[in-house]
Amino acid sequence: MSQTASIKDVATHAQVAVGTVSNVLNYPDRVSQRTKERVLKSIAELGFVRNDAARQLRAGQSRTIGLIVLDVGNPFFSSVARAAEDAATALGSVVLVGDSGQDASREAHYMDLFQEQRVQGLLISPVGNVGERIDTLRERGVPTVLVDELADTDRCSSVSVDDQEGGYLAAKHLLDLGRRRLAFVGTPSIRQVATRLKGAQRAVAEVPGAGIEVLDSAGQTVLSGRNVGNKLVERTPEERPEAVFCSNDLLALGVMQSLTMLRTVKIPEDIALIGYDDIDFAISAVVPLSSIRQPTEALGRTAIELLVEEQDNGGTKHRAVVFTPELVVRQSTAGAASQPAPAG
Amino acid sequence: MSQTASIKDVATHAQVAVGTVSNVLNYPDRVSQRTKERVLKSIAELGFVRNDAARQLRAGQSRTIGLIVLDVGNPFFSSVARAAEDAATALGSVVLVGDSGQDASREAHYMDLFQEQRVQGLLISPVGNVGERIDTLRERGVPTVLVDELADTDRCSSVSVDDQEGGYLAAKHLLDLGRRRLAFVGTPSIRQVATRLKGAQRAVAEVPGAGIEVLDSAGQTVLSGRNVGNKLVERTPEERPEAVFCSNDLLALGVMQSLTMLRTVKIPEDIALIGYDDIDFAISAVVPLSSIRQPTEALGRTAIELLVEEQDNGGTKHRAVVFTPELVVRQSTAGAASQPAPAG
DNA sequence: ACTCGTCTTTGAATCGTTTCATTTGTTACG
DNA sequence: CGTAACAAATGAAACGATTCAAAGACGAGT
Repeated sequence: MSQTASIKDVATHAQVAVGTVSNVLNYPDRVSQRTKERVLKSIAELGFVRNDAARQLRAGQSRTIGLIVLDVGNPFFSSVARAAEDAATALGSVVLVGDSGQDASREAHYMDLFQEQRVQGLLISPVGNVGERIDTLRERGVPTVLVDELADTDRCSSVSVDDQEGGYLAAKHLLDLGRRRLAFVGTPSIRQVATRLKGAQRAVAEVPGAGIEVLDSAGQTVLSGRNVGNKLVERTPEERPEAVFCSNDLLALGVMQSLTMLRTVKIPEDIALIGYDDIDFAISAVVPLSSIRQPTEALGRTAIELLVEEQDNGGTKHRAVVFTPELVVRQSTAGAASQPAPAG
Repeated sequence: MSQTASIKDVATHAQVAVGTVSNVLNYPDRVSQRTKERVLKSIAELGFVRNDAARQLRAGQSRTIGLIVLDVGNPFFSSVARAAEDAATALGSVVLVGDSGQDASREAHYMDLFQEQRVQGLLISPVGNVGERIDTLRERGVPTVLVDELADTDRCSSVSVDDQEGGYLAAKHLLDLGRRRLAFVGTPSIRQVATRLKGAQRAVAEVPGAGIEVLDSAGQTVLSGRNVGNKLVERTPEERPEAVFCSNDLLALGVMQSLTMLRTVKIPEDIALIGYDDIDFAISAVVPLSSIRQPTEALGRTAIELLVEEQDNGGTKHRAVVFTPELVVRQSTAGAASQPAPAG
């Protein structure tokens, strides 16, 4: 009992052939009631547990789906991941989550790993240039779905949210408040961030006299936000922007922390602040944070659906599903059209 | 090129035996330079990727460690998980994360799954009664480490934080502020929560005239907290507690949302509020939240270390590592000894 | 030329399943 | 009684890697 029993042990114990035990597990209808009972009893007595490695080896494919996200600590991704897991569980599959931490080499590491595991499919929020890699996987029958990134539909499917629209919504909202000197905080080296910035710039271009300054945060965390916030605090009031748009809520919360630390800057009166993602914590912030909401559950669920679609059509057809983000106004940009004295 | 190449294909292509290819991969020193080069070239040309299932089957064990947490969306667990992953990666292993959602059947599901995968070891924050299950795993050579739960060291190892001490610290702090009518918000059906409550009650018992009311939150999320908070708001000021201790920060943030929604209740003047876990968002709250900090990175890292220890000693010796939590005072309990009029 | 030792390479056996062509058993019908 | 039809059970082959005893190659020493 110290070692794990194999199907062969079960067969011996129940006095049947190994094939019969396998049938009991996989095609119970093919086995007579009596034999089935005897086999099940033996399984219970020996504490037999299927060896998934052997099963996979024979099947040539696993029941595993790989998911690579940029940061599991980010509620946006953990929410997407959870939705994907739930959808996968319903299909009898498991999701393996890898955290690339926005590092191309870690991303590659997880791709290697998943390929060795012969995953059914791959969901990925890419960092590096994974196009060729995806081509190889497709050729080998492993479909890929890009998550939170628009795909070239010649190559693979994708679920994403219209980032340019989100950026536009955010900036437009700030401009509608009467603010003209905006700042964008984020890391434009990340495509989503760059696209949000582009949307914001489009909104700014529509309003004469408006401008947007880009502050690279070198990271997407609360800490990075705090650093940027500290720099803003050091500026003279005239040099400070009238409104700040952060590329995600973590950054915005960090900026908020710095700005509210010294009581000199008031949100939203002096600086209006808006984030992105609308994570659960946004509403609990010092000043409840306005944000751009993304449908995370739908993203995760749809990603799995697209994967199934690809499996069904043999990876020949690809689809890009794009969701629309939504503006959520809270106190950090409330106080209708309160306009500080223009300076400069 | 459409199908994945096997080691046999590589052998044929490089005109060597399969054993040689295997040696190139696993014992490069045993192979001559010339052959090695030829084999590596074939591997590259065919795009060969090891089949992990076959490898595991032969090895009898995987390079996977299972981790079952109560809620991945909870920053406490996602932080522990990340630390565990990092430690595992350093050992060349992978961590498979399962989210039980505090549901015993989902927990059992993941245990089944992990057993089928023949994981190297199991890290688990148990919900249901998993004692026997752990015994079985141990007999089969799969070590288990309880995470955030004290283990019977006859059975397995554990990493945990002294919850009773944490509860004591929190309540003591509230009492030191002069508050006497305390409330505890949480789900005492969860052991950690019950233990924290016990610690709080111990602190209360030390102070004559002090009392603590228990409010079951039926959940550990921001939403559950908001529900409890709404009930508190409905009470007359005299009926409200003078201080609230929540069994985690998410609950506390929810309670805070409800209490601050109507401007009638002030934190900390009317109600002092303290949470548990000290998640990153605690500091960004409407009123920066006091909390009890737990060393999450140390928990995750140590869990893996204990697993390795068990593997080395063949699962014969077990150790229970207990960390000490730390009080973090912020504005939600600041305002030294401000005491509202005693009522009742 | 022969033996010994070292370094390389070989290829069959093995891991635990699933699959499937075959065999065995049972019932029904002419 | 023979046999067709069907149900149930069998067991060898295959999946793709690793392992290891054995064979082969080669040079040095006698």
